[in-house]
Amino acid sequence: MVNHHHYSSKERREIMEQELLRGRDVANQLLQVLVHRSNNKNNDDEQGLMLILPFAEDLVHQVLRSFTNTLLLLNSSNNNNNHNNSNIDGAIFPITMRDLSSSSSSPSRSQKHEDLDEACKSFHTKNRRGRYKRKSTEPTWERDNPILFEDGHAWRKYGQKKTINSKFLRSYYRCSHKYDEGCPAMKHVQRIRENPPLYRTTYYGHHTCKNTLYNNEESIIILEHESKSSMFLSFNNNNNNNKSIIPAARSKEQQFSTPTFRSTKQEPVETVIQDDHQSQLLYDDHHEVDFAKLSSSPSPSPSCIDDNTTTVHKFDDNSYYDCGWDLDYFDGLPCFGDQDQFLIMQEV
DNA sequence: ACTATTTGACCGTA
DNA sequence: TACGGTCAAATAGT
Repeated sequence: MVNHHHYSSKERREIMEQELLRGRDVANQLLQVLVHRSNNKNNDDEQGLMLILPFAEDLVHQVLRSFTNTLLLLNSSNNNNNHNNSNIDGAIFPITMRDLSSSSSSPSRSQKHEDLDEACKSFHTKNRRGRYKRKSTEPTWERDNPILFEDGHAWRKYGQKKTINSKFLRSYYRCSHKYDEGCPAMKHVQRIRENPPLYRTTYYGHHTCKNTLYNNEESIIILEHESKSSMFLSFNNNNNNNKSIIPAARSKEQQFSTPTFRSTKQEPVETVIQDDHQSQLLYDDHHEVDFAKLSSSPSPSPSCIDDNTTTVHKFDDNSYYDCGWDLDYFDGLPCFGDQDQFLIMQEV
């Protein structure tokens, strides 16, 4: 279904003209309000001011909206001119000034303004040409892991795609703090092997955001696994009386945008490392996560919880995998040696 | 009501 | 022009 709606240059011109007239109209009203205010200064009390201020504020907003809409339309017509060489679209139109009072006395004025806003909004959401920049094609780094797990950052999924050389979908994520903190980090995740499972995560750019998952007192974090047949639980070892089991595969942005876990390592490392070269040197010592297969392993038992070093995962084929590191993360990479926490996966 | 994810259209690049 | 990265409306989840 194609929802591309093109406005003709004539339509754009009309909308821009009406927007400018609305702006002039409203600015005039604001002027009246201010003049009235200054003429009656001595008689007005605080209450009078309180009545006028919200009204004046609303008028200013309307003026700004008219300017914004007009500028957007003007900008769009210039862009279109560059693309299709139309000799009409790019022109700056002289505005025919109508009588202000005729516009402001119209009974349908308010409805007309809503229509205008709607027209401008629709114009700019429907025509997306040139509205996004493509990321650089150079990945910052790439990691393969046999499980899906949280990497210590809050991510927001924004798309998924079938790729030509794989039967598995690739999922696209951006940092949850892209807009509130301007964090440029992105990643995509794609399963690259069926059994035993293997997932490739490709990272683009470094996090500049402050918010990470592992920096508060919350003791449990749930990590996800695609099969949904297992639990992936993590505990702080100083708080293991209070274990709870929560279903896997919960990866809501909001859940993890509130930090849930303390890490003593992550923040200092993050501030020290400035570029890819440095981080690569650091990771080369630590990032290999080698899941050793356990030939005959029972389900994870409470003793696993007490030894502070065990990560066990049971896959669909009833095989168990163990990873001996204490879990910590930096930019998606598990690191060794955090004594405050350990991790265990448990069958549902 | 609000936020996150899904989904298919849109669009840049090779 | 095909591929795949991104957008945003629709939908799901809380």
